[in-house]
Amino acid sequence: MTWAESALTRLRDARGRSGGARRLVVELLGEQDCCLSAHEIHDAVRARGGQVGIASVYRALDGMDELGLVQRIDLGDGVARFEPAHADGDHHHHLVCDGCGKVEPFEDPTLETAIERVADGRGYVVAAHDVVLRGACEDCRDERA
Amino acid sequence: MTWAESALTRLRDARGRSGGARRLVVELLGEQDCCLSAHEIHDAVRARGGQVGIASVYRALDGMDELGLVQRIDLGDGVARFEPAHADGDHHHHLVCDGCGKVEPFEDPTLETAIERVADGRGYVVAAHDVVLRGACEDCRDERA
DNA sequence: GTTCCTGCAAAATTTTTGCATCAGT
DNA sequence: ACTGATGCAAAAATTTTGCAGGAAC
Repeated sequence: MTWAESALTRLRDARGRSGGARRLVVELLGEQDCCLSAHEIHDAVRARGGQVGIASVYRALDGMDELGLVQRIDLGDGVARFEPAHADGDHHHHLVCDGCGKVEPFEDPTLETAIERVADGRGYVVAAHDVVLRGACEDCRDERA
Repeated sequence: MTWAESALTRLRDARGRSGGARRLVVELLGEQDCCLSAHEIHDAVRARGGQVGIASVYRALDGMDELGLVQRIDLGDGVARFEPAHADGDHHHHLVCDGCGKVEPFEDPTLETAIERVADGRGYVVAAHDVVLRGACEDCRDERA
């Protein structure tokens, strides 16, 4: 079962009927492997012919966020981004280049372990975590003064 | 030398003259040990009698962000927060409770080491990094269904 | 005295809400 | 048919910009 299928099922269970806009948003998001802003999702859905309102995009994202189906990510530019949250614990974090704006995903088991230890030590049950590194990528750091 | 003094000096060196609004913002921020939103800073400065415009708060924060004097933090609610960045590498990250909204700072050397290794491995020069853990704190997790 | 900062107000952006209508069950 | 989802438009919230006036140098 793909993420999109499972997400639609869980949304349906939790919220009853499911219209076309929600399905289009979920399907588009399921094809992504890195984060998209609400605006980008709206544009992408409309580009493939869906007559979807921006409000429905936000409503779909809201519902999925509440159910933990998407991860909300803030890269530091004031725009919320979203990406599918995979139930098997497979998730990544982000490196953002201040020079060229490039966003790269990365995974690191050591980081995950460290985060778990911190949460345990504090008595927290962590539902989501988000790590963003900002700096200059390999290409851009040489161009600095 | 306090953070506020050093920040004012560096702002003055980089940007020339320094007016009253900037100083009030810097001084207020220097007294905090965790993050504040622009709105909270504005309110706090006005509460002590400063007739400061919200635009000046943003302008002061912008200038400090460019010089790396403050760390911009996004806790996932769409509001940018800021806190003093200490030059000696002493910085913390944040645990946010979804139940009561409490924000707790934490430090973890293992986490820092893991982040450095990721950045090195990718050829990045990381200027800033931000880790946010969201979940239920010790008090709130028992109240869940 | 010049130049840049400042405060107010208006604009731009991002996100949320209201409402009539449409579609899923 | 009933009920909630949807699209549009308007509102709300956050951040940025323009401008006249004032403060720092």
